[in-house]
Amino acid sequence: MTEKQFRLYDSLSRKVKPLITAEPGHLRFYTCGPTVYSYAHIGNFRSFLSADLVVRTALAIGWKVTWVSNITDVGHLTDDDIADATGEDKMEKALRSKEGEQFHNVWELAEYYEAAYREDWKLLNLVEPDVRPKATQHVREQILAAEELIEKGFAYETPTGVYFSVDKFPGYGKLSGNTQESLRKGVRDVVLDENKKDQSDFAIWKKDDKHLMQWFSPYGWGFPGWHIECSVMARAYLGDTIDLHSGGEDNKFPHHECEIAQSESLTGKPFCEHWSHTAFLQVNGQKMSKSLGNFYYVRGLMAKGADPLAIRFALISGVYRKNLNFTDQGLEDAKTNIDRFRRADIAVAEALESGSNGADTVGAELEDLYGQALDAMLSDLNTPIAISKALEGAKIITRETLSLESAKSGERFLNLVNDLLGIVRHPEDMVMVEESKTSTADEARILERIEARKAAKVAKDWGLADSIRQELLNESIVLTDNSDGSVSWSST
RNA sequence: GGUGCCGUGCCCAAGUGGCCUAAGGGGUCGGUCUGCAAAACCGUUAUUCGGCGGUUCGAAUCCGCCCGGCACCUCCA
Repeated sequence: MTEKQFRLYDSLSRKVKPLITAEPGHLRFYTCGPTVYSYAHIGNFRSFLSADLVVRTALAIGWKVTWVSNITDVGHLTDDDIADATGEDKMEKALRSKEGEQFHNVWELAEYYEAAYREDWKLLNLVEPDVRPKATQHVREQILAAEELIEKGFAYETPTGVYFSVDKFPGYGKLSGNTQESLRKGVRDVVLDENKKDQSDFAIWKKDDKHLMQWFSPYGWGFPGWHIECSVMARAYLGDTIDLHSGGEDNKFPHHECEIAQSESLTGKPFCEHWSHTAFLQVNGQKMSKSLGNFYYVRGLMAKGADPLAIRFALISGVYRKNLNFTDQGLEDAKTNIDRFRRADIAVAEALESGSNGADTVGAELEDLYGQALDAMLSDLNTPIAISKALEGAKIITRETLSLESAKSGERFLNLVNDLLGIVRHPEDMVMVEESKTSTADEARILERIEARKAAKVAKDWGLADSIRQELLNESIVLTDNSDGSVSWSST
């Protein structure tokens, strides 16, 4: 087997280049996870989905993947806290909000939203990471890192905390382009902290004995800075130098810039060889923002009847490096496509049961299409191309009357496509065990009506047949006459 | 004010110097099938890529200006 190259845009060198792993065939990958102070919205999931697709693509070419995706369960601050820590803590703020009333404390709140996040993760059919470390489980290492950075002269203590001295790290700004010079040029209201040596210095530890989550450190009571958590966790699970690090485009600066500065100062080695950032999702042409109140959540969309796989499909239907516009129409389009895969899946299952003898008429073509889909993914995750190839394959499967041999090829194709893109079916069939809103009594009545309509059809009483169909339609029950004369129904 | 990204048919969205007289999906319209529907299948739908100039034998793709949208600029994926 020839070695496949996985080409991926690298935000650091600003070009598409092969993803190189330190250990051949083993990708060590870190993804910045959410702060669990609220439900993760579909914008969050868009960036997690990019990471998921990287993992799936790597697995598809036979790589081993060690994937770490953290959970930020320390609140940090909502506002600029440079001066005096008046910025509110996100978790504390959430606790005081209306939704927060149900929780006794921040820990409970974090636990609740973490569980919700994991549920949504599964619903959208993302691959499970190997490790999901939590910031609060690694506070000790974060304190040790702070001490070591002070010892090595990269950080210093002030009355308000421990700060990283940006001037000590010449490469600061290489990822985001926000070098010291360009930062100084930008005129912006910045709260001044006269204790800091440079206004660009960032917090590794915040002193605060009023904080709802606090730990004791050599600097007294307080809590760790946001950036140090990822530096520490990446190192703990993946080593000093990792192959790939991903996150949303907003993470690039300051978060990832600061991670690089801290980690490389700590180890003296390159922190990460390849950086990947996902562009923001827009909703109905607008930015998702609190002020516009247009946040979409997985559970909210599902409550309105959305199929989670369709949500997934809609979120990966554009290339990850460009803004994608999420609309209701887009979700409907996605649903139509997901149904195509489902039908192909069913056609294959049926043909595997009762397929006729005969040659495999689709195998070669399907194999070719899968190859093209995989190539598209290997080419900087070109999901639109990959999806179009997958759809072509599904079309071929549904079009033909499948022989047993063809069905086997179809099954192989759909399995491969599902492994690569996750849009054919859920692994555990957890999908909608259709909480049948219809009771068995209802069901008996519906079946009785269907029989009545059949009788009317035999009698060629089309008026009666149609009125029965309409009657059921009024109850949101759709009848479908199949080509073999049977009738199926579904409630919408 | 600084930095970066983007603008493709009715909608979503690939393509980033010649294989583009521009993928794929949705929708539309026409057809096959079916009592009629639905589904499925076949065909149709951009001489054109925000505007204006320029470079080139050749541009949606490169350059300039303009218009429009987005992101980051110290803790929002």
